[in-house]
Amino acid sequence: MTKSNSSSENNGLKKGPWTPAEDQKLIDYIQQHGHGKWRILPKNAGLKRCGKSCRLRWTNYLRPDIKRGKFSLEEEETIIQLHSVMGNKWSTIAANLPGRTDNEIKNYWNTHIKKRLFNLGIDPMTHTPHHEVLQHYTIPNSFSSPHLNYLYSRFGIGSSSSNVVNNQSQLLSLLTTFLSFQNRNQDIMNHNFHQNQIGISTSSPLLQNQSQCSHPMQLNSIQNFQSNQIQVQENRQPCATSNNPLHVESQLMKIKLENQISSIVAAPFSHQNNTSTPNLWQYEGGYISDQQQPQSTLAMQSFSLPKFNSIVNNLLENQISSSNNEGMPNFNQISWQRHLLEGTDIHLKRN
DNA sequence: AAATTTTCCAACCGCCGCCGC
DNA sequence: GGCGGCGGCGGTTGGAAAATT
Repeated sequence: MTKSNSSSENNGLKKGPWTPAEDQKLIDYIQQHGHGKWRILPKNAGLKRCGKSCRLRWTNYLRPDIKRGKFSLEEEETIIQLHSVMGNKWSTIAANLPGRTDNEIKNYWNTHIKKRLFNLGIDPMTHTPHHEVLQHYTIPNSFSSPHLNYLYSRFGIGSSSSNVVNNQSQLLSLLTTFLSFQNRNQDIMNHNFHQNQIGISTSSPLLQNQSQCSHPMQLNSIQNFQSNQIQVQENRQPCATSNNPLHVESQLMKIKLENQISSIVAAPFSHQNNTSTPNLWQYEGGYISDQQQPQSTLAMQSFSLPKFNSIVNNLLENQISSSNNEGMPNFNQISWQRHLLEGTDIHLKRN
């Protein structure tokens, strides 16, 4: 699990894996003296290592406050959210995950999250759906208002009596919530849900009788999702792709991308001194504090301004490429004007 | 059970920015 | 301002462990 042979040396300095004895020397020294200057530490501690190697060993492995074990769903969600804002700034992301090191997060991203997002049709770098994924999904006529109502109800926005996304804030919220939701579904991708749990299948009463948009399952689903406490029942069963709730939800996402948007409202990330133009924007609750500490990983929907704009633009482009249904607005004809009001909200409105 | 392939992650490397001289 | 030392960061490696054939 090391890069170099344990016996390899360079200028009399050892490289490769650390032995328990070396670890103990380093721990003992730092506990007694602190690390001070890493350059001189190995000599003082009686270690034949370079200072850099000592520092890495301490910060990535021996530090007493390091949390070991599997990443929780909340931690994973935080990583994805923060990565969508700041990219590969592992140390900054690590600062938001107590007990986790940048190296650990970087490894976890590269070996787990990146792959998972990609398999779910999400570009891990842009955090937006693959172009081909959007192309793949078509809108069957059967997906009409009851399903939209279900979606809106489930995510706790909009009105169940309306099948129109009221504004782009809602749209973005739906999208990011959806992506966030997808991320956690690796272990349930190939399973159906009990009908009283989240998700729907094409055999559910909801889809069989589209007029029953107020089916009780919606309430359960909303509560489960909003509390971020997805509980999969023991008696779940494997299902075909067409019955897979994620497949259905992807269809719904496509639908919502094609609904008319009249405006977007997002609040700026406000610094305590509130003096400079913020470069982070939030909407639908949640924010990143000055200490970059997520207040709520589920509710947090913060984006850098470029990212924020890129999301809006991507959405519009997708709408342009996919909006060929009758009655759908011609998004090519839509121009957008941004009213940036420092310290208040940002409004994007159709002209 | 053995061989092969894939996954995982600790550790290394090079680069960069900061700071003191 | 230039230089060198140092610490920190992100990308990458390579071998152990796990999974698959």
